[in-house]
Amino acid sequence: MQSKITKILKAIADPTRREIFHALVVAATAMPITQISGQFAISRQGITKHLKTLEDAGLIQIQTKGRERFCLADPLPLQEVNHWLKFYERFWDDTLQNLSSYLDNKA
Amino acid sequence: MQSKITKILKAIADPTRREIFHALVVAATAMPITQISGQFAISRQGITKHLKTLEDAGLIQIQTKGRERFCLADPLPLQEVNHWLKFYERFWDDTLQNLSSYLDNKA
DNA sequence: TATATTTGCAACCATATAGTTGCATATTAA
DNA sequence: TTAATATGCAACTATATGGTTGCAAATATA
Repeated sequence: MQSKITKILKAIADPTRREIFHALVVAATAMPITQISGQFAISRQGITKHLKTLEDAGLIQIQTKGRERFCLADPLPLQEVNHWLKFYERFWDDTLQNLSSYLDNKA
Repeated sequence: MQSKITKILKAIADPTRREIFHALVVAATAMPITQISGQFAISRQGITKHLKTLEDAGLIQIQTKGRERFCLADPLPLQEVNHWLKFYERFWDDTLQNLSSYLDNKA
């Protein structure tokens, strides 16, 4: 099984999925699948697959209501990516300690 | 062609590539391919492919010296991931404005 | 010079991924 | 009740991905 961080990174590595996710975030409300797929050129089933990947990564939540399935964005898991990045931040942020001082602290 | 951000995200979405990259970062020095591959269970050619992906994403630089090819980590492109994340940060950081205020500003 | 080391290239394999279409089913509306 | 809508499931396709092995070429060492 893939790790959580791997699932999240793979989910956002696809440009179409990033678009879907972003659309859901700015919509700021749950949207049924057909409505989402109406905004994209690919088929509904293609969208459904992407939604599944996003759901597995925890980036969206899906709730069934009647015949519809409402998708809601949940950006919280992106915190994990942010945390992963944190270590490397020192390399582009001059205000942070650089690598050599990290290595010094480790020794 | 894939966008820069897509290349970077795909590069770090693979756990083996994250490991290779991290090893090069903490090594803080250029390492020849054979030396890198010695630290992993997969074949040298497998490593070479991963290095190519990392190089295409700009996350490592490779320099030939004699028969050896020295790989050096370059975390700078991760800044792009950081920038992409920035927009969603408000959802996990309470000190930032929330989505509704973003939407208000947009209106 | 002969040998060992480092590497690239090419072919190959299995599986994952991104997409499609067709059809059945459940729910809602006329 | 009949028709329209929203969805899932399954099969299929093409290409990408992560890995392997064998071999040739370039460079360094004995």
